Amino acid sequence: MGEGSPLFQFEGAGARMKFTLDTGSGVPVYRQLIQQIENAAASGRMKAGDKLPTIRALSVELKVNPNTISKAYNELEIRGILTTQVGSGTFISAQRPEVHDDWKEKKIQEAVFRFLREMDELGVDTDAAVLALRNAAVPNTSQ
Amino acid sequence: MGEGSPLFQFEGAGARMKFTLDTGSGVPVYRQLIQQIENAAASGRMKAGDKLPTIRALSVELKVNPNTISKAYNELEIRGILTTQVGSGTFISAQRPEVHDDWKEKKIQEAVFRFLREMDELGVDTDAAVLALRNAAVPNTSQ
Amino acid sequence: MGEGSPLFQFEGAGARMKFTLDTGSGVPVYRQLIQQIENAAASGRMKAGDKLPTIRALSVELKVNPNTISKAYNELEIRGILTTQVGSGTFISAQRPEVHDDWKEKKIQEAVFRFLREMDELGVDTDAAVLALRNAAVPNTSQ
Amino acid sequence: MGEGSPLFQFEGAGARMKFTLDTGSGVPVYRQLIQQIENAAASGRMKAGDKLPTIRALSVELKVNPNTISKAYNELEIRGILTTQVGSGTFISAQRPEVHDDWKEKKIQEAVFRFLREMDELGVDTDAAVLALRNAAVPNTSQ
DNA sequence: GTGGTCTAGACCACA
DNA sequence: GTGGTCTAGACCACT
Repeated sequence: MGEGSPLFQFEGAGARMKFTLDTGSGVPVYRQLIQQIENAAASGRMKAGDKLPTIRALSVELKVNPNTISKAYNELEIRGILTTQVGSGTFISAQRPEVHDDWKEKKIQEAVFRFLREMDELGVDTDAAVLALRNAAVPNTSQ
Repeated sequence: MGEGSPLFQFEGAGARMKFTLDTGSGVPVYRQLIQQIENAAASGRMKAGDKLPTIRALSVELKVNPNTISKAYNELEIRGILTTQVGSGTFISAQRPEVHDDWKEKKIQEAVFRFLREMDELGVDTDAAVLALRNAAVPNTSQ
Repeated sequence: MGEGSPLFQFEGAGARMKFTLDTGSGVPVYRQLIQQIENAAASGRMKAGDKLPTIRALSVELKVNPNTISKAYNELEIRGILTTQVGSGTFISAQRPEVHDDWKEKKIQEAVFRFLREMDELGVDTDAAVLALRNAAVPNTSQ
Repeated sequence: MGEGSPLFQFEGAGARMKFTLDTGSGVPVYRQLIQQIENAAASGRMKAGDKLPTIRALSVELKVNPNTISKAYNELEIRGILTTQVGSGTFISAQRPEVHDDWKEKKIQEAVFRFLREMDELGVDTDAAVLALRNAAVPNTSQ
């Protein structure tokens, strides 16, 4: 494992949320969900009051057990990132604004560090890594 | 990821192998070891015949149970990447040469894809990501 | 072998899998399990999708630690012979069909060679070996 | 392992003793040696007073550590099968004759049973097994 | 002192 | 209740 790592990608039921599960990476599904929702909230892509997909809908789309989705939503509710309103759904909470930028910055640094380490392990220097990044990014960002 | 991710870093006992464990990422320790050894073999940093740290030595350095190291070495042996000689140690196998470059390229693509996805989730565009990369990389590459 | 070799025999929990452990032969338990599951898959007795006994059930039946069963299942998964779905069990993988017959033939040849060598060491010629085989086999084949 | 099982075969230094090591079977080398010498003694191929290869000679031929050979010889001496005469070598002991036949018979039965079980696991019936035996045996026994 | 096998037992992810 | 990860620790095979 860690080899084949099939990447499944689905559009969420909500307007803006998109989930990508990396099975076989060893990272539990519920943590991937938490991370992606946290990131969406931190980046401002999901704003306070935005509605998340229902557990049932997400469960069907991602082919994941409903309990797993539920566990992620619960955890995020405990952390104050989501709010559940029985009967109407699950929403992004009003966020303490100061948290945002530091947190986002920290997460970016972590990701950058992980990526550089991996490139280093593979013997790829920064210039080559940047080149690979730009090549891979062009088709998606079209800028 | 995103929990608190303390990053511990140690120098391996061998001449060339360096291990970095990211506890709290949810990725099992033995998988992190597998990935790093695979990468070292793919990059050519570790060559056929090179000796890996002994299980016990690594276990002490990384503060991890010997069985965990053993599990990683074992899986790599089953995959044909390592060879063990009881009583003398564990070594990089003679690799099928064709595998080398394709494998490395594949691993680079996977890492790039993961990184871009993560940046995208955080609302960071490619230019900003490249900037962050260059900034973080300066201390290592500026020479 | 030849130490005292108590032979314990148990019926597996699944419909088709039967395990026989030869303690005291010096062959590690987990390897015996691997061999028997491989043979069952090679012979077609276990087919793609068939469920194996749960780790805990086998562990109780064979009076062996669950980790030992797990180790066998795990190695077979790495080799692509088994597939595990956490929460539901362990199954025979969809096999590459080409492998089937060659593999079975190879395993038969190996077993025949080992047996002949052993008989030769004991000074038993082929005719006597065949006779012993037929005598021992009667209770099973005479119908 | 248990897959590739390379079978190395060597002629022993003595007149009659022939050793075959099956590395990768999981059976310790010293036990394979013990078994083969026991079998040779039981079958009458080696008789009381016959000389065994020196530890050093065997060690070179089988590419095995001298301590491993030594361990096998020691064990056999403890069991009364070998006798060491310092300065002149290691020899087959005078055997208690009654032991021979029962023991040989028991070992044959064990080997037959193991073989039949393995054939059964592979879905090979007795007739097919006998056929495979005869085919494999013809070139060697020429009878 | 090297790796290998096995046990016992705790805690986690998932259905 | 399913398998997965990890620890602690015993004993063995082999150099």
